[in-house]
Amino acid sequence: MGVTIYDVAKKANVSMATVSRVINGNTNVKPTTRQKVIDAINELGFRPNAVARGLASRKTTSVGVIIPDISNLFFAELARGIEDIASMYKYHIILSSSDQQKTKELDLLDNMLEKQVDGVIFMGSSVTDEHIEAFDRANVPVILAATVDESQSLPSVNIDYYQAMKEAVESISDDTTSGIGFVTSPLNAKINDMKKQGYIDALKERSLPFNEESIFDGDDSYNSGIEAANQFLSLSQPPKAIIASSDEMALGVIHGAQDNGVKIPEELNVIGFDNTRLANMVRPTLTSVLQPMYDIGAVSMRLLTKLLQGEDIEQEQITLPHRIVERDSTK
Amino acid sequence: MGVTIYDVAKKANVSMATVSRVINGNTNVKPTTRQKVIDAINELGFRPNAVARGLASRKTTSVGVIIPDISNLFFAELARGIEDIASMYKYHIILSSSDQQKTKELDLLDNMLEKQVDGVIFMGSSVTDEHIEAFDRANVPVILAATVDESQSLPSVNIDYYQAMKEAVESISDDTTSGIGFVTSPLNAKINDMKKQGYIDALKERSLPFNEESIFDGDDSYNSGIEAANQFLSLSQPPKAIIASSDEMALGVIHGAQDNGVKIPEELNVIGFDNTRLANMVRPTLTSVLQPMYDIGAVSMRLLTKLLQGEDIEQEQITLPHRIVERDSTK
DNA sequence: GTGAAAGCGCTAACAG
DNA sequence: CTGTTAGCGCTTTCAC
Repeated sequence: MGVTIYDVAKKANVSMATVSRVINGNTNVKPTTRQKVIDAINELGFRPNAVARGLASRKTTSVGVIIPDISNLFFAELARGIEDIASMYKYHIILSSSDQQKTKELDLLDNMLEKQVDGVIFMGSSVTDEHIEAFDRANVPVILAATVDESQSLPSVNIDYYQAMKEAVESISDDTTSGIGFVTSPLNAKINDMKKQGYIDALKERSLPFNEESIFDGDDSYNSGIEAANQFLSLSQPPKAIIASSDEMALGVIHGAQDNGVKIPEELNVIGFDNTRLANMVRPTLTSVLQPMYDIGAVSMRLLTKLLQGEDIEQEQITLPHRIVERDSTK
Repeated sequence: MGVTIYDVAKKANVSMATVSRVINGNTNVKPTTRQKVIDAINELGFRPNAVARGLASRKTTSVGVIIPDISNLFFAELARGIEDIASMYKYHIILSSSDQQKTKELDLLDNMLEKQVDGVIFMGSSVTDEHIEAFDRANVPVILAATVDESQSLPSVNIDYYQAMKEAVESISDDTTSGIGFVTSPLNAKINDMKKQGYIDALKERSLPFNEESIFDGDDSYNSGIEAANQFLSLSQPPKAIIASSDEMALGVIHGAQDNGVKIPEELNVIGFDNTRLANMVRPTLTSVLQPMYDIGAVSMRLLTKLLQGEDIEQEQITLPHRIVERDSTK
C-alpha cells in the first residue's frame, strides 16, 4: 500500500498518537481535531494495517476454526453460526478442514497459533490427551463445538446426545415383539458412542431385543443408509424401526427400504438425526432429532467472545436443548 | 507465549539473523550452526510469530474468501476446493459470508485488506463497477469464482452457463407441442440470466413455445420448487418438462409434481442444476447439469497461487467443462 | 557463513 | 486533550 498512520498525522498536523486514537475510537480527542484527522484519512485513502496493529497490541481479532469438513451440511451450518456471531463482534474466522485426522488437527492448531489467533473453536471426533496438552500450550482459549471431551476440562457446547437418542427410541410406538435398528458411523466417534449407549439403555428399559445385528456401521453417507436398509431387511426378524445417526443416512434407509417394497411408516419407522434441511426433502418426510447446529456454532463463538473480553461466564460446559421433530416417517 | 527469535539466538549462541535464516530455510547456514539453532528451537518450544513476520515481510500467507453463504451446499463444496489447494500451498483462508449483499461484500473486502491478505477469492451475484473499483484499489489479486463479470477484466473461473443450459433444454426428448418450464432464482442473478438466455435461445431453435408463464421466479429453496410445480401444473397447457437452476429447487419440483399425482418422468421430465449430492437422494433420481463446484474452487485457488508467486498464466479467464448427468427424472 | 542495525506500521504508557 | 518514546517479533540489507 503505502499510506500509513504517519502520513495521516503529517497531513492533519497532529501526532501519530492522535491519529491512532481517532482510529480506535478513543474519546479523548477534541472534535475539531478528530474531524481534521478523519478528513486526512479520507483524502489519503488510508487503511489501517491490522498486522501492525496485531503486533503492537498482541491481539489479532481473528479466531481459528478447526472443522472436520466444511462441505458437510452439518458442519457448514455450524460454521455459519460461528461466523455470524464472529462478524457481529468484529472477529475474523480462519477456517480449516481437518477431515478428523489427528495429525492434521494438531498441525492446523499450530499454524493458527503462529498466526496469533485470539482463540480457537475446535470440532473433532475425539479429544485425546495429546489434544488437551496442545490446547493447554496454546495460551489462548479453546472451545469445543459439537465435540465432547471426557475430562470435561474444556469449555464446550453440545446437546445431550445420550438423552436425545434415548428419547428417539422411546418415541417409537409400542410393539414389544420386534426390535429397533441403529445405523451409526465412525464420524464423531465419541458422540456416536454416546448415542449408542442411549440407544442400548432405552432398548433395555423397554425390554426390546438387542444384539450385534441391531447395529449397522455406516459411514455417514446416503449409500451406507441404503446398505443398512438392505442388511436389516434381510434379517429373519427385521426391525420395525430404524434410527440413523444422521439425516443423510436416514434418507438412504428410507429409499433402500422403499426399493425393497417396504412401506414407510406403515411397515417401518425411520428416524434421522440433526434435522437438517434434508428432512423435508424426502417422501415421506423424515422424523428427526433436532440438533441446533447453527446455535451450537453461534453459542460457541459467543462463549469465546466472553472469554476473550473477560466477561463473566456462568457455565463453561453448555448443553443446548434438543427435540424430536415428528414428520411422516414414523408412527 | 514469550519465547522469541531472540531467545533462541541467545541459547544457540548465534545472532537473531541466523535464527531467522534457519527458520526460513535459507541455505547459507553452516550445518552445525543450523543444528544448534534447531536444537534451541525445540528446547525452548519456540513458535514463530506470523504476525511479526507479516509486518516485516509484507506477506501474510493468508487469502480472503468472500462467499455468499457457507451453509449452502453448493458454496460449501466450492469452499472446500479452495481450502484444499490453499493448505497445499501453505495459505490460510479467512472466510466470510456476504449473503450477496453488496455493502457487506465491499465491507468484507475492506476488512480483509486491512488484515493484509495476499489475495482474495470473490464469489457473488454480480460484479458492479463499484466492485471493480474496489478490487482495483485492493492492490492484491482478486479472483472471481463461479461469478461472472461482464467486463471480463478480472481473472475468473466458471463454466459456460449459457451453453450448459442450452444443452439441458436440448437433452429433453422431442415433443413439439408442449413447452418447457424454467425455475430460476435471484441468487447469482448474473449467472441465472445467462442460463435464462440459453434456455430461451434453445427453445427458439426448437420452435417451442415461450412466454412469461414459462418462467417461475423461485428463491433457490426446496419450497419454491414445490410452488413452481404447483404453478406450472395449474396452467391450461402444463409443460412436459421443467428445468430448475438448482438441485434443491428441482427436488421441490419433483415432490410438488408427485403430490399432484403427476408421474415422473412419464408425465413430466425434471432437470436440476449443479449435480449436488442431492441428485441421488430423490426418487426418481435427478438428472442434473454437472457443475464442478469443488474444481471451480480448487482451480481458483491454484490460479491465485500462480498470481501470487509470479508464475506464468496462460489464461486468466478459465472455463471449466460441464456435462449433463442423466438419471431417472428424465426421458 | 554470520552479525549489526534499521525498519515494517501501529499501540501504549508516560508526560505535559 | 495531545505529543514523545519505546517497543511488538521478525525480515532484510549491508558489512565483515
